[in-house]
Amino acid sequence: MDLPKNYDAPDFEGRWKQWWADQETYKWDPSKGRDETFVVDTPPPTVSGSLHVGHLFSYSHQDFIVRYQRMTGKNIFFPIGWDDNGLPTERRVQNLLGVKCEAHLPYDPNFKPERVSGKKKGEITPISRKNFVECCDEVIEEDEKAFKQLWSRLGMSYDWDEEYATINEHSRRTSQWSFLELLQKGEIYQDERPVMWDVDFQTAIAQAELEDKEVPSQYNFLNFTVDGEDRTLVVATTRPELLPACVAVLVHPDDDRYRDAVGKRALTPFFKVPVPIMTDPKADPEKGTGVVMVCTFGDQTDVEWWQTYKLPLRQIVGRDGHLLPVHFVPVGADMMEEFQVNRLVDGREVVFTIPPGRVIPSRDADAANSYYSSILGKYTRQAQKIIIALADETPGILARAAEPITHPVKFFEKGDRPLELVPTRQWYTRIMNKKEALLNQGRKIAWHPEYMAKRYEHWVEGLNQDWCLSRQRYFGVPIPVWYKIDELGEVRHDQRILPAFDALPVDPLSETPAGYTEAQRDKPNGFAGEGDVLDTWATSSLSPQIASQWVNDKTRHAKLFPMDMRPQAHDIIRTWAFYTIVKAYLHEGEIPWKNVVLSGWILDPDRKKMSKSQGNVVTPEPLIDQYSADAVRYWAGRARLGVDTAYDEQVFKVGKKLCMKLFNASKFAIGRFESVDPALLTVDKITEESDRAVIAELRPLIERATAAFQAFDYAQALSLTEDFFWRTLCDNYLELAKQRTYDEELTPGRLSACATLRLVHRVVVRLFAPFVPYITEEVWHWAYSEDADMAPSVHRSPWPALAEVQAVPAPAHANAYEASVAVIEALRKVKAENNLSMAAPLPKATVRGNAETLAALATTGEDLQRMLKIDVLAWEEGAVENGLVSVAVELPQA
RNA sequence: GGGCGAUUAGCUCAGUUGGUUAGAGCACCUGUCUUACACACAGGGGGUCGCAGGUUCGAAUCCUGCAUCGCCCA
Repeated sequence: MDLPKNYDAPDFEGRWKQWWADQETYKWDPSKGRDETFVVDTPPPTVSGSLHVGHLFSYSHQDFIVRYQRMTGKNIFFPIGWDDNGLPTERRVQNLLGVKCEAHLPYDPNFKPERVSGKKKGEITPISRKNFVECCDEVIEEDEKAFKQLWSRLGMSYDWDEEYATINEHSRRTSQWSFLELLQKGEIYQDERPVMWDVDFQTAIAQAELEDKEVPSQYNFLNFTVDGEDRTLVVATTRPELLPACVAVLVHPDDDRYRDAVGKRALTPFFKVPVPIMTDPKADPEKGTGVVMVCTFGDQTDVEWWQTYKLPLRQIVGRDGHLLPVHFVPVGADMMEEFQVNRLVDGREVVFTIPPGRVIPSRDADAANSYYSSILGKYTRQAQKIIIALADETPGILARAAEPITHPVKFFEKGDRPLELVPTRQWYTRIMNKKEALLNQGRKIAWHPEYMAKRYEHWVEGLNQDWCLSRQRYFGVPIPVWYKIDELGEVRHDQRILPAFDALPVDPLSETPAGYTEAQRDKPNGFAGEGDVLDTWATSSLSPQIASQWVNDKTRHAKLFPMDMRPQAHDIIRTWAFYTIVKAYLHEGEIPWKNVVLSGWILDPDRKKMSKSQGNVVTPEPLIDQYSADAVRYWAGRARLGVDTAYDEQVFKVGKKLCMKLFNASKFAIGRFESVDPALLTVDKITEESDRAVIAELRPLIERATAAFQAFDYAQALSLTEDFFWRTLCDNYLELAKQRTYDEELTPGRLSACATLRLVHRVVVRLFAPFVPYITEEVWHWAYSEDADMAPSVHRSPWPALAEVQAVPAPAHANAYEASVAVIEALRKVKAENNLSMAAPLPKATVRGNAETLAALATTGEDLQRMLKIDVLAWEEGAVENGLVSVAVELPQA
């Protein structure tokens, strides 16, 4: 066989990628039983996100484990999906196509989206929801192609027949099915209450999507007059713009400073609204002045107080983050009626209808209305500045100068403005009553590394609200519900119309519920479709059920669920891992998988997380071009699970060198034995002690690499294999056995060396196969793909087992290898120190060592002599100071 | 403020249940074209294992405290 002359990664990659596809090397066999199958729940990457080296890193990790499992004989279920559902796609479409969704617009069948060029950026075309969804569909199709291309280049051994996407029909059906089933079980409910609200995206969000940011702010010290008395309480607040929404003032029950004011009323500054002065143990005497104002709503504690004390609702922050119109009336006036009022907004007079909920009693209604006019319609942040400025110039409002502080403020993880609490009607999944059960589920799962289980536990323990499921967005899985409309035209959210399970997926905004006609939509006695979509995690959390075809094929689902392994990054334990555990528990009382495998992050060289906004991302394709897919995978393989790794391009070079070395060493090793009939190269021919000695070194390697992989510690397996390959095999054994392979006759010594080379090399190639699939497949086909006990593909050949080397006797002296290497090193050192070529002949060398060492060396002496070009090799028994041997050498005449 | 993790050679990282003189690769220096590979080979220099205590015959490893960095949660 003519072996390739040069290492040509693109050539190998192209050929073997195609061959694997043709041979269906990675196909799952549904006929095999659960016990012989290894099932993987893969992370669907966000296709509209930016690709960077971190993806190559963590996705490689899954593939190492999967390829190992496949070689142990497991039938592999390894699907791949794309997370195209949700906000990231919406944002990408908006930026890419210069469009935005406005739900009220009619569908335009002739609308053709176009990429915005540089100059046109900033021009935004409003389009209908249906048009917008079509734009999303178009964009994700392209993105998914790019991802698919990248994963297959990287050598991911996915079964592409099992590809899924979180927005496709099957996923929508699965997600809606889950929703309906949990609704029936009573685990999902709807409620109207204050929810964390992003004013830019104008949607509710869940606890898992929160991010605390330290933000500079200031305490403003405001004077609240005690009603009817000549004294004040000073309230320290960071949100003075919420003054009009103040509904109470609280102090700690043990705070003597304010004891005599409790039970009375305070008047808010500017607005002169009487509010009760009450006690609550959560009012911290150490914080600010110890007097806290309760507003609807400044934070989660306000919500609790508002509920506990049944305080009135004065919602002044609107869904878009602007202050809503309110109307102050004199205390005692009728507050249950609607008011028509004129207000100046940006210098223009506007007529507002104020609903009863935003009518507020005041001791000086005219002044209150006038003050409020100055902040009406402003963003909260602007309103805050205006109120502070007003307070500065109005005597009596401020008790003292403001105090700058920094404090944590809650943001949506993708948002730019602080969250507000806005009472809205939302759907929830009950999780607060299941903390114990969820902790217990977590304990049934093996976490790798183990300490990551703590992160899950802490998250579950810290849950403080049910899972808000509904999102006021467009590109998502619709919530499959309609509502009846009564004869007065009021939508009755308590009277739901649900689709049949078989009818899923449905879109309540374009499909008509059974028993109704489309003409009855949004009409009295008709129906209304739910316009919200589900949180993307509500769908992503079903990735096992989506892949297993839970809703369509119970037998198949039973064969795949619970799964064996969930690979993911550690930052999404609180979201993806958590929600997946929740769903599996709610539906089947099961854990979703037995093992969670957590990859670390790639950090930039300054140890910062790579992110697009930091501008420090490294794009993957050029790296594969430059170093090869195998080299990139090698880089990933060096990092242990859970450990964040600084990006270091040197490691790619090392990977490339390793592949090149494997190429060259394989060419050499195979070249030494390929002229001999493989039928002759059987284990019983391995008669030389040097050969038996190297095989004795191979045994612990097989054991340890296998044990490491069983424990998901691929990095350890790689490091052990690499070390054996480079040092033991290439640097020493190949050199030691080389000369014997050049014997002209097929001597027993040559036969023994050839059989050993074949045996050891065939093991090493397989040990490397999970990491560097291309070069190992190439090399495999030079020599082993037709072996009766192996498969055509290295990736379906059996993982090396001790049984393969069992028949080779151990060397007569256990330390034969160690002693031989000691001699090699000593003599190499002599040659190096004398600036001699390693090929330079030595007239005489005398090796000194103890009797045991010399006995071992006697068995390999001939190989040593030939390798090191020693004319006369003599032995001398005696003590050695350092190490096993010392050598005395006669140097050649110059 | 609480929790989790990290801190080992100039850089990136290993270091199995505590056990000879703490390792590798890269980088650096010196050699060597050796019938696989100069993207190679050989040799060399380089570390008070973050700091301070403690347990032990023995600590990078176990315990306590502190410092710095990162993440998660208040």
